[in-house]
Amino acid sequence: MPHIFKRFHMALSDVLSELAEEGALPAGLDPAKVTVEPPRDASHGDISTNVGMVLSKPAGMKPRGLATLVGDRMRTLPALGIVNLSIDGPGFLNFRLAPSMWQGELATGLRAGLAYGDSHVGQGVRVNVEYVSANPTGPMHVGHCRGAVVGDVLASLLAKAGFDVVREYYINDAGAQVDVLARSAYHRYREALGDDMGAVPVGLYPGDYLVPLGQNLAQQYGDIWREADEAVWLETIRRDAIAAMLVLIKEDLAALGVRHDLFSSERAMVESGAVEASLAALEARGLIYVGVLEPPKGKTPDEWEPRPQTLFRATEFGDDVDRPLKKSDGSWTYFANDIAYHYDKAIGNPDRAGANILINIFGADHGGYVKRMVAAVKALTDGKVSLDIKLCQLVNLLDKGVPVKMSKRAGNFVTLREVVDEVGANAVRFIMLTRKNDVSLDFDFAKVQEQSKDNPVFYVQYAHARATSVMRNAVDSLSHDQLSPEHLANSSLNRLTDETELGLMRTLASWPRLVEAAAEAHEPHRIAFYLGEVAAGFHALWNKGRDEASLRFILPDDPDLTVARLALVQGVKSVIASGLAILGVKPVEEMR
RNA sequence: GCACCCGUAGCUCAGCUGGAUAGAGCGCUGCCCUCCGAAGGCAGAGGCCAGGGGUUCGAAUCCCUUCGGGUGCGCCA
Repeated sequence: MPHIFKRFHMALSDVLSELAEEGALPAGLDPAKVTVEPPRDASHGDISTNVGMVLSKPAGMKPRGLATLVGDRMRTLPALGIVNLSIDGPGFLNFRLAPSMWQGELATGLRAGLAYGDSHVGQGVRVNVEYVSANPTGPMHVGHCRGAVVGDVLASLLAKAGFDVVREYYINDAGAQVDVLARSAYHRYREALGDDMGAVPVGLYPGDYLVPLGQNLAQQYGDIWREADEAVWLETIRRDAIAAMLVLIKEDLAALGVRHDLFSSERAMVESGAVEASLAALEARGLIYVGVLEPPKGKTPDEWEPRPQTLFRATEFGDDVDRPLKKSDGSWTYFANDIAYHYDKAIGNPDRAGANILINIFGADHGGYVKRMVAAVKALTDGKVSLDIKLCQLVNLLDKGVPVKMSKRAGNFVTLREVVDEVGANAVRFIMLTRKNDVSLDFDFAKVQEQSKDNPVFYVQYAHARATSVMRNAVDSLSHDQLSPEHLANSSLNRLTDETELGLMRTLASWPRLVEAAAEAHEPHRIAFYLGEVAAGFHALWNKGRDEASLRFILPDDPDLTVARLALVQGVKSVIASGLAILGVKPVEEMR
């Protein structure tokens, strides 16, 4: 069954067509723009709709008149449980619902368990989410952390909303940096052979993580390359080095709990001829030409000189300038390869299902790249496939409020692994979603491990632990069977009438709606914020029970009400667990 | 010079794709443990949503513009 707000929206649509058939309203009123949502201020009721304002013009009626007409008809539908309605402000139609509606929704949630909030809004829509895509030149560092979590959680969120999701990692194994990797590995290989190589030359990767690779190469190939020219060993060592780096990266991802369905290789794609194929598609649309670009104003590069280039007409699709596809040596630019890659993901590869929506998670330093890529996808798919690029801002590492010093030159940059080992994947994942992706966020080692409400991870986990604790205590007086979700769902939920209880039930009931909205907006952080709200509501109810004994969960002289209260506690526990599941965070049973 | 992101309480940030009297945490002030976990909760003070124009029934949200911060700007990926 659809969630409560959707049921109201459907009923509202039906009422509109009914009234149109009766001639009370013109035909063809579009309910799509009408919102049905909880009002910000609870004093306005339980459910609010702007139907009066949005449709007043096409209906040829005043907002309040239209709202009254629609509201009176909806009130006659018993399934909606409307006990009162009012027309407020400029024409809001506000409904007050019978408590049984919220109690019923709680029962629905209990029966669904972790599946509560699952939705079909994404049914039949294929989404490709590309995230991490760190260069395969070494282990991951903290900078990769945020994008990895945001992408992973967004993918889970979309899956919960019913989208058909592919999680993808793009291996940048075709550029100059993997040649540098190969040379760096060769240096370690010679060291492993016992040759005195001196310090790692500037320009190569100095990290110790290449030492074991050098030893493996020495062991596997012996000294066959000791005196050999680079051309002889480059390809083999590069291949082996990339494979070794991917092993490191996959270990790091696993430690963070991030997974991908697909690792696709840039090199393999290029070698398959995909670049030529995608550019042919652009060529066929007349979108490629040879021309000369203007130098950027105010910041002319030193070596700038006018030069004819092969260009893509990105300006026809909203970009600021047309973009080059070929380097001066004749090879493809990164952009050309990326065009091919996106074409591949969307419609150009018969071996893929083809995505309707492409999502990329990038660092904010790639902001300048967004317009041209969106333009390319629009051009290649004739606007049928959308590309949404989420840019993640920096994470500031702190310890007790003091910035953690990092210097890549000194080699003491912080790895992803160090952070995960220090505070745990659960805390890292949660904190990464406590900000919208496009604002920078502070990550304080001390704070994320603190056991206080300063720490949002703790605050939510504590609520879950408290709920678990109540259920544990209840076992003393009740059987496990009495505490089963089905039994709880069938309990006397109509006895849950305190305003704090009803408020918490309303919050829980908005979970399915929140999942859909967050998924459609591609905003996973909303899950974390919502869980904070649920936790706050539960903590408040808990403390109210300290002040008023009649509101305590376990009441020895009223087993009937006790079971109903436990149903609410279980509902809280279940929704928190359901939300944490999307975040990939393990709910804790007790704090230690 | 141009593009993109950000600017909301003293601080850190939400604000449900345009809704009603703009919210939360920290900090500040004052309360709540004989009681299911006080590792919590309640109440109060605190705002020209950076400034200015516009769009409409209605703007923190959309458009233009100014200011401030960040990121980027042909052969790096």
